[in-house]
Amino acid sequence: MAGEVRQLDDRKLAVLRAIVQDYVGTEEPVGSKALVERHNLGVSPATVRNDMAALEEEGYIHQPHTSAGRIPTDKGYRLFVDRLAEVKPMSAPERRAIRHFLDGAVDLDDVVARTVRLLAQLTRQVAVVQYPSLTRSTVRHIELVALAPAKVMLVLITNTGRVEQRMVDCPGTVGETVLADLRTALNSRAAGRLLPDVPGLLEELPAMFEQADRPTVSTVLATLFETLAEQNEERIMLAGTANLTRFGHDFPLTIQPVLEALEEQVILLRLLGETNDAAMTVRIGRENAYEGLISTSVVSVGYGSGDESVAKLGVIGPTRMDYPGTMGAVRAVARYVGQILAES
Amino acid sequence: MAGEVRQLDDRKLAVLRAIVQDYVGTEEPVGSKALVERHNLGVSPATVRNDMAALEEEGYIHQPHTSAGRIPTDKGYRLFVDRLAEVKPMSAPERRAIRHFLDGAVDLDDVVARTVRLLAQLTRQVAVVQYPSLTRSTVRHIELVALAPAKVMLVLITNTGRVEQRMVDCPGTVGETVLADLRTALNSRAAGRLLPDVPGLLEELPAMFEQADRPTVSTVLATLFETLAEQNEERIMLAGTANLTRFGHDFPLTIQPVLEALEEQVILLRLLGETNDAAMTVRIGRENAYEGLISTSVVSVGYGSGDESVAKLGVIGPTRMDYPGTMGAVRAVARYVGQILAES
DNA sequence: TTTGGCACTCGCGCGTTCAGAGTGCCAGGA
DNA sequence: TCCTGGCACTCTGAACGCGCGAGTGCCAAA
Repeated sequence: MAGEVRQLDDRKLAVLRAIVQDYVGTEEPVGSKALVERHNLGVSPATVRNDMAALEEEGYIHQPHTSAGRIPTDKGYRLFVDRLAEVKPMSAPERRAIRHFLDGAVDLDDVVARTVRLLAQLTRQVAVVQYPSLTRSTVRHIELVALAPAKVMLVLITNTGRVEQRMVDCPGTVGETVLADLRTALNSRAAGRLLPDVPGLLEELPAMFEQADRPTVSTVLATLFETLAEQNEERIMLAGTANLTRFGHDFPLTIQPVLEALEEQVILLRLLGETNDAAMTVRIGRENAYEGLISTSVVSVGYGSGDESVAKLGVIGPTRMDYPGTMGAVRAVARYVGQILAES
Repeated sequence: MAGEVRQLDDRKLAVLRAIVQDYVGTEEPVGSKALVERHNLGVSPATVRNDMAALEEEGYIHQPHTSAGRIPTDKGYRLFVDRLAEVKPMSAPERRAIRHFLDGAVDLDDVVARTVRLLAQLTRQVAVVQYPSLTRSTVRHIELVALAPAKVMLVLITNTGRVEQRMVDCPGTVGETVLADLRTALNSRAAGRLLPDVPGLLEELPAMFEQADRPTVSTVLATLFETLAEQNEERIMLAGTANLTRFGHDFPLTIQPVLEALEEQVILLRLLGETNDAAMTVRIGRENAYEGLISTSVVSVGYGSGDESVAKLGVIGPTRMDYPGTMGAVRAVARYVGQILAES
């Protein structure tokens, strides 16, 4: 890679940067003359043309047809993001607005809902927020509630405020004392622990109960483990699909597969799953594994209540997007959500 | 109305029915010649033309421009739905598939999620399902969990399987005995009651506790009442937005406002709110209050675990939709969801 | 290495043409 | 009175041709 890039001197990079910026703004192929007019490159159109020819040779830009301007390729955007763009920080008023908007949330659902809407509004694109995953969370409390003689409701509350509940059909009638003992035992061992660690900590629990109660205890534990293991039941919230209509003129062709992809939680989860936890990830065009998203870019990042990231959020937009602005918004929102989660 | 309709003899109604059916199928204005070919009306094109002129005169159909075929108007669809169409029942295999698909659900979230996806698939349109509302539900159980000395989690479980939880910050440390007493008192009075009735039943509860504990009791009750009153926090689930792409060729113009409307939970709730509880409601075109939906129709119906409907579900599609089929699917799905809820 | 000049290439928008579908109307027939 | 076949008319949409202009590549000179 260094070899290729070395061939591009500073001016060629400046030209590429200018092309990306102009194209993102105008949505139209940009020509040499327009370039020198709008950016003071200090050289003539002819010179720019030579540079453009070089850039095209290297595959960073592309012209739809002879006698048309140039358009950045996926590779061009990649170079732009990696070496030419700076994340654009949010302005102070924007930061205040974000903060203020998120502060009003009452529970986890609300936090996620507000976050996703905010992100969609800020970027004017499609926003995706993953619920804090169970894997990295710790147990805050486990509650058992007798609803009927042989029916118990199991409620699991995590430190991120997430609540999971399951019905348990017990093999026989469940005494209130047994339930109380079990509740105490569960909480004393599991509270504060990471969810994936919990099963290991409860292994010898049935042995501590009387023979007659063991089936009940085992059944409850089984349901609990099931709930803990259900990472696949990760939820996602979406907003801003209406922004897809600003995608381009060649409409239905582009929008349909994107809408389809957005409906598939699995695809979205996989998309976010490919995010590096700490660093912001930008996947451009065909870098996205999924077929329907080859003309989109995904900007995503992890967020969390402390140092560790417990879930991810991101934005999906056309490859022709304002990368610095989008990245700035994504980073800022992730940071503030983390703060909110840490406080609650 | 009878006056107007009387002017339309049976053949004219048959012509209207044929026009609606053909137009729904082909998406193209339908002419007199094509009509007699595809439906055996037993008369010549010229006769049909006369009838069409009459129908147009009455405002049931409309021609985009001279020398084009006819298109049904909203009024035409209305007449079709009211008098000419029969709800098309699902076939036995379809019913089995519905049943089977919904049976796999594990909790309320899952039921709703499966329902909405199923409905979107069956109708190939946008489906909307409202979570069982709190208003019509009854209390199954109220649970209080001490998370910290002065922090209590309140969990409300309804007969529809919905779980609401709230944090309560108490004025002082809360004793475990008080909590237990309160829990018992709450459940003995509220269990099985309709949610809106609960506050009235708990009025003199604080008086039954010792002076010192009353602030705590009041605080918990206040939060409970708040939770009960939060009907506005009604949730909705959506699926099938990708089907919007099949709306028409005149794309972005139509799809944008629809997507925007779909993002606004408030609008969707109001839309479903206008549904008659028992009967299926069909709102055609401009009958929908909301501006963005004037070129869509909404088919909705209530569903519930027993006789009473606890929430609503429906489908949003172009006014040019297959009404009999859509209505059949909506009715069938609503019925089966009701059954599932009653069982769990 | 940069620059101005120049010939060349296409896509786009525009006006024109043309065929086909559909209509309204009318006069004749059941 | 109602239906039908015939006929002239209207209008859209596709196809075609044409000219403009933006943009290019190349070359020779600075």
